[in-house]
Amino acid sequence: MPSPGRATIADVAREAGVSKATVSRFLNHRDTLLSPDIAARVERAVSALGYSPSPMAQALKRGRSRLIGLVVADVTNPYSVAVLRGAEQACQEAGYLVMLFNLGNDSGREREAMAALASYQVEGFILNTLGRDPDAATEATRQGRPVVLVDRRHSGMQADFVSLDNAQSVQMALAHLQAQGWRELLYVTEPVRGVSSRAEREAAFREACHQSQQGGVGPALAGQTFESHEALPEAPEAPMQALMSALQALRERAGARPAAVLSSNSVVTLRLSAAMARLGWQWGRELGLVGFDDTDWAPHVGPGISTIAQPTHDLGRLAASCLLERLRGLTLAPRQILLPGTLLARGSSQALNPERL
Amino acid sequence: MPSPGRATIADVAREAGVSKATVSRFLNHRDTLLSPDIAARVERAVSALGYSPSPMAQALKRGRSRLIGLVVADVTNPYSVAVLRGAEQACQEAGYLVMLFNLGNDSGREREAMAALASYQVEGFILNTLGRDPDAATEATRQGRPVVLVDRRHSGMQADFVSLDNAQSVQMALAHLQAQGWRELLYVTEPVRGVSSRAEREAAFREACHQSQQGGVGPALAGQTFESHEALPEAPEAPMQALMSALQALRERAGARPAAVLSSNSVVTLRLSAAMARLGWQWGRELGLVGFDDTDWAPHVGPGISTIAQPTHDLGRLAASCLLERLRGLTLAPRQILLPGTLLARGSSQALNPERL
DNA sequence: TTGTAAGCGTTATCAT
DNA sequence: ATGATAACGCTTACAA
Repeated sequence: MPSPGRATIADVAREAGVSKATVSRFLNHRDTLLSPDIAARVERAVSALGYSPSPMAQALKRGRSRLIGLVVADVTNPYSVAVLRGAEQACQEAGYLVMLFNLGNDSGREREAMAALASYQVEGFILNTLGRDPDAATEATRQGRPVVLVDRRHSGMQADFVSLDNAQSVQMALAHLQAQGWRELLYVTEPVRGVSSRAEREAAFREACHQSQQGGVGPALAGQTFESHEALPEAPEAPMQALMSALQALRERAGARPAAVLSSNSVVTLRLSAAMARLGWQWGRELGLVGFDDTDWAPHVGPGISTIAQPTHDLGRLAASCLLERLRGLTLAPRQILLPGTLLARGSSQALNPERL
Repeated sequence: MPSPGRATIADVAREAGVSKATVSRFLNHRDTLLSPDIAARVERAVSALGYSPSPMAQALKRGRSRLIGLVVADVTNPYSVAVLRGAEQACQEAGYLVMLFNLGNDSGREREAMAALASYQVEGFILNTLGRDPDAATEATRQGRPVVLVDRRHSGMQADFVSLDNAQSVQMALAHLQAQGWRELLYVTEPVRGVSSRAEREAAFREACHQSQQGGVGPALAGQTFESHEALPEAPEAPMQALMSALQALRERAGARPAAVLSSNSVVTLRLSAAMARLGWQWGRELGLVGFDDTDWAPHVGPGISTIAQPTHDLGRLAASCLLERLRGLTLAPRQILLPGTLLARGSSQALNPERL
C-alpha cells in the first residue's frame, strides 16, 4: 500500500514492478539505455503516484543539496532585497533554492550563519555582509564551497566579487554636481570601519576632489567627509545633532558658494533628510544632494532626490550566475565584476538660479 | 582518520571509543542516565572534533527538519520584510531556521512554493500570500503540516490567523480625519480581488462612512472608493491618469469641504504621491492623507505623511509562536489574533486653517 | 548502562 | 538492461 505521506522511490518501484535501482536510473540517467517497455511503466507509476524525489535524501547521499546559502547583513536594506530578488530568480531557474540568513545588522553572527547554512549542505554562498568576521572567510574556503561576495569584499577571502563600480559612480555624481554649479561638497557616510564599499566610495570622493583642485576639468571642488553614526539608546539625539552641525558647518564654510552633500546610501539619505527638516532647510535650496541608491520614495522627498541607481537586480543575477558556474565545475581565478551606476538627476541637485539664493 | 569534510557521529564514536548509539543518546537524551565517565569522554570528543549533527540526516530519520517555510507574496513590500524579521527571530530562538520563498507577486506559484518547501520537510508554513490559489490550502492541510496565515485569510483553510485589526484601524483613521476637519473622503486601494485584508479595510471604510451619515458622533463623512491598478507595459500611463482623474473628481465633489484620501498601503501611498506631484498639488493643502503602513520615508514626503503603523514585528513573532506551539503538539481550534494599529499624525492630515485654502 | 542493527529515501557499485 | 546491495549520517528498538 502506498504510504500515507509522500510516495517514495520504493512505492514507485512496487507500483511499476521493478527495482528501486531501475526507478533511480530512469530518473537520473535517462541516457543509459533502458527498455522502452520498462521506461514506460516507470513513467506511468511516477505520475500515478505523483512521485518526486526527496531532496533531503538526495542531499544525504550525494552530498549536494540544490541549496544556495544567501547571507545578508540586513534584509531591511532595499539594496539587499533587490539583490536577493535577482539572485533568487537566477537560482530558481537553475533548479536551486535559496536559503536566506539575515544577520539583522549583527556582524558578529556571520560565522554562525554560515555554519547553520552549511549544516543544511548548501552548495555555495552568496555573501552580502560587512565582512568583518575574519573567521567567516576561513570557514567558507575550509569547507571548499564556492563563495561569491556582493558589494563588500572580505579581506583575505579569494572569491568572485560582484559590485557597483564605486569609483565611476562617485566621479559621475561629482561631475554632475560640478556641472550644476555646486562647489563646496560634503560626503556623508556610515562609519567606514573597514567595510570595503564604504572605503572605496570615500576614497573615490577624496580623489575626485583632489583632482579637480589640481586643475581637472571645470571649476575646483572643495570636499570633506563626515561619518554619521546610528543613534544609541543612551544618547538618541547625539548623532542627529552632530549631523545637523555638520550641515551648518558646511554652509558656513561655503559662504557664497553653493554647497551640496553626497550621501553614501539610502539609509544615510533618510538621516540627512531628517536633519534638513530639523534645520528647516530644503534640498536644492539650502543644500544640494545626490545620494547612492535609487529608492522608490526618492522622487517624492522634497523636490525629488537625485540618486545613483545601482543595477541591483543584475548584480544579484550575476552573483548567482558566478556561483552556479563554479558549481558546474568552472575553475578560474577569482573574478571581479563591476557594473556601472546610473545617475538620475532630480530637483535636489538642480542648478541654483540666483533669485533662489 | 577523521574524514576530510565535516565530522560525523561515527568519527565522534571512534574518538571517544564508544558506539554511535551512545553518542546519539548523549546528544538527544541527556536525561537517560549514562555513566559520567562515558559522558565526559563523549563530550570531549564532540568538542575536539567540533561535531554538530547533520540536520539533513536527522530530518531523514525523524521526519522533522527544524525548518519553517515562509512564503511571501512580495519581498519588496516593507510590510512583508518586517514580518519576516519578526518570524525569523522567534524561529531562531526556538532552534528553527526559516526557509523563505518569494512569490515575486506571481500568485499562481503559491502551490509550487509550498511543494518546494515541503520537499525539504519544512515542519510548518507561515503564509503571507494573496490566498488566491485554492489548491494551496488543500495541499498544506493534506500534508498535515500546521499553517499560520499572516494578514490574509485563505478561504476554506482552517489555520491560525495573525493580522492587524483592520476595522479598528480604519475607524481610528477616519475619526482622526473627521476631527481634523476633513469631510469628503476617498479610499484608494489596490484591486480587492478577494484578498481578505483589502476587502476588510474597504468594508470598514464603507461602514464607518455610513455610520457617520446615520448620525454617528461628529459631522458626517462622505466616502467613495477607488481601485488603483498597477501599470501595464502596453499602457504605462493609464493607471496614473485614472488616479489623477479620481483625485480631481474628489476635489470637485467636495467643493468647499476639505477632501482627504485614505490609502490602503505604502505602495498605493507612493502612487498617490506621484499623482499629486503630477497635479502640482501638495498633501495637507489640496488634499489630506492618511496611509496604511508606516515606512521610514513617510516623515519626509511633503509635510510628512500621516500613517497607520502596524506592529509588524510582533505580528511576525506571533505568527511564528503560533506555529511553534502547534509543532509542540498544541491542538486547538484555529485562533485569530488581531493586533491594534497606531496612528501617527503628521502634516498630511493636519487641520486646514482657513488662510491656507 | 551500553552496544548491535535496522531503517529513513536516495544513489552507485557491483553482479547478473 | 536490470536487480541486489551497500552506503550517506543519524535515531531508536531491542539485546546484552
